Amino acid sequence: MSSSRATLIQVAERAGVSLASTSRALHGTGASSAMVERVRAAAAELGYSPDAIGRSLRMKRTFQVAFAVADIGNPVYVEMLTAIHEVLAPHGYRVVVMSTGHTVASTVDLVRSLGSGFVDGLIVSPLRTDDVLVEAIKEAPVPVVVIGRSLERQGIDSVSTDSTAGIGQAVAHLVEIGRRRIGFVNGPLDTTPGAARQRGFDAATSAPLFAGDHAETERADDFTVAAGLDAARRLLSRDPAAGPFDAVVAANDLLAIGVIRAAGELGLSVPRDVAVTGMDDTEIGRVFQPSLTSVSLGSSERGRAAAQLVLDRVGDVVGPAQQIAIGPHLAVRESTTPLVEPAETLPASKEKSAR
Amino acid sequence: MSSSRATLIQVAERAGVSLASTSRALHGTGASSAMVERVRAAAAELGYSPDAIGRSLRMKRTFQVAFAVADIGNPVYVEMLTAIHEVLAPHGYRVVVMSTGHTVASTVDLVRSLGSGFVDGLIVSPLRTDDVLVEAIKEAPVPVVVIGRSLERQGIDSVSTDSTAGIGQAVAHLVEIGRRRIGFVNGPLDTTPGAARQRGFDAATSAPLFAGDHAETERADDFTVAAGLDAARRLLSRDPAAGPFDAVVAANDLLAIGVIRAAGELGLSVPRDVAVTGMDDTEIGRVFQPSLTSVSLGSSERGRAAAQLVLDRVGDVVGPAQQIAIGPHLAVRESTTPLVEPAETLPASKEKSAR
DNA sequence: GTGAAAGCGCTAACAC
DNA sequence: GTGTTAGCGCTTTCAC
Repeated sequence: MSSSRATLIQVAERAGVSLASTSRALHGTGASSAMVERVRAAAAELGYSPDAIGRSLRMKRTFQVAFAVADIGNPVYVEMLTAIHEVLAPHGYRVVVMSTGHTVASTVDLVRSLGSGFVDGLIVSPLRTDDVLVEAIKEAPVPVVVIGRSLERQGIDSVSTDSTAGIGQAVAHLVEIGRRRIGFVNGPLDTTPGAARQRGFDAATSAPLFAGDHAETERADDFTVAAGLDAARRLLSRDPAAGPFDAVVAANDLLAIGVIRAAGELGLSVPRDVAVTGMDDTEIGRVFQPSLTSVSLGSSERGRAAAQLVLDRVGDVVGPAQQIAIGPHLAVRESTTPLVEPAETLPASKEKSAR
Repeated sequence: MSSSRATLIQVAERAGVSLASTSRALHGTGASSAMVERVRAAAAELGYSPDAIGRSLRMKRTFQVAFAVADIGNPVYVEMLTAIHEVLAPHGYRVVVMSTGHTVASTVDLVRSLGSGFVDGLIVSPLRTDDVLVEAIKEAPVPVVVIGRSLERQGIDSVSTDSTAGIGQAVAHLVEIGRRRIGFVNGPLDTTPGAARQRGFDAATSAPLFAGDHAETERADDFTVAAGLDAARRLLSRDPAAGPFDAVVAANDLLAIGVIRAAGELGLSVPRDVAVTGMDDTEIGRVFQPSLTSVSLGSSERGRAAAQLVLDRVGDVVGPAQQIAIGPHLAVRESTTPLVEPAETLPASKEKSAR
């Protein structure tokens, strides 16, 4: 940390030219090459670097975009953040990480704080939404892109996925491999994803294809491993009349890992006794043992799409609200797949890693 | 997204008072309560919210701090980011996420870019360091706190941990539980952590206590699960004359998970045949099966300390370079601990979750 | 306690 | 092609 920085005025003086010429020369717009030469030299000698704040004030652009979620520690949001950063950084945009808090009210506050003009746009993935939040987003002084629910009809740019259908894919896969008594470990129902996934499970298990089979739901307090463990303990010890569960659909990968741990505690083998599916297709699920069959919701893709959308909007692309849908797709792995060589007998507590 | 925002001037006009009084009233400094009342009302009517950029230009403070690492997807850095955000946000500071890139040169560029004055301080955790970078940090126009190597002697604020000693703790633990042929899966040696951890392993395995026992190193290309898997395959198939490895120390948790998967492939049971230790004590290691014995380097604590340090410095706390050391400590879990009830025989491919 | 005015660093009219 | 100047929104002397 050292001496104060040189300003454009000082560069101008040093080069013996006007302030305007200095600015132009540095931007390569309408300046003679002699001028450019001269100014560049002066700037270099002074170690000049343009002040972002002065520039922002004048241009009314901060070259910053905020990304806000409730819990930046969640692997899904980390993937989004990474993708967003990768898209935005090459365009000269910085990414500011913010927290929505866990309530709609705190998210509304966050959106309203955009009034301070510290960013040119916001990408937000709220766990809970209501009319007040929708209104606040529409009133926001900078472009806002929502990752989650489709809000196109409300006139809000959004990047969505169909997690309802995603849960359907998981159930279909389990039915296909012959599972008939399926449990569902969901997160809080008052969240957007919780509600959507419940609809997906209810729809899939009341479809004709599923007729006569058994389905039950247990709700976890949160979308975490610990909450999943607790919920799965409750679910798996229910032991319904139809017979023990032979599969569990979890509303995300963290819950699924909790489910697998609970199964282990109860002496159940995954996938033999009980098959388990997750959702989000996170790194942690891919490397887990057994590796997790999971419905990908394209976190990186959604992040990239949202970043591109916000980039268009801050670049003054006008037009009706955009809606980008990323289709869910199932990645089948060990947690639902019988071992490839069933003939081979494994010694106790030995783990087979199919690949 | 809607109409343009109100400015302080407009509030002043509306309240029928001067600009200066308006500013003072809004900050509660030296204004009569009548004035405050009046100005507040006007501000409310106009939905005024102060412009962060104008404020920054005048105050020469952005209320932003940058956090830069090579890979924001790494769980360790996510933990640091979370902790940093938690400390800084209540003080009104925003966190800007940046990338150091993978080379020292790109990190130097990043540090030099601070010249643009878009943040009041930087917290950086570089994988590689050299004299040029140290010099750039010392020349930086804003306070910089380094998480990683101790750079106190170079006059740079830093938050460090002793991963060399940490590896020593892992080796000591393995020796204590009777392991004698220990492999080490390290990451790249030209990184600061890679070098430190290698020193730790070499020191621990050449200590008198270890005399006569066997130690070998295999190097992974990166600190990731995939690289750990590759390296562990090579290591475990070496089969040294002294006999097969009965333990593997991994330089971080991700590598350790790769090691456990490799062990599984080779039909080795963890911890029975081979005990495995990780480092960083990440969530992913804690929930893995078997849960991972790991050397905690206090990621959250280091993040918090760095944030506090940068907060002091931007608050004009002067004084000699600070050096905060966070001691490593071992968390023993299933990957090195024999099952609690060795008498109980488990059926094949059944997993026991001790707790 | 209040008002007038300067100026933070920069870009973009606007004149020449 | 270059120079002069205004002004982005704010805080803070400085006079009263």
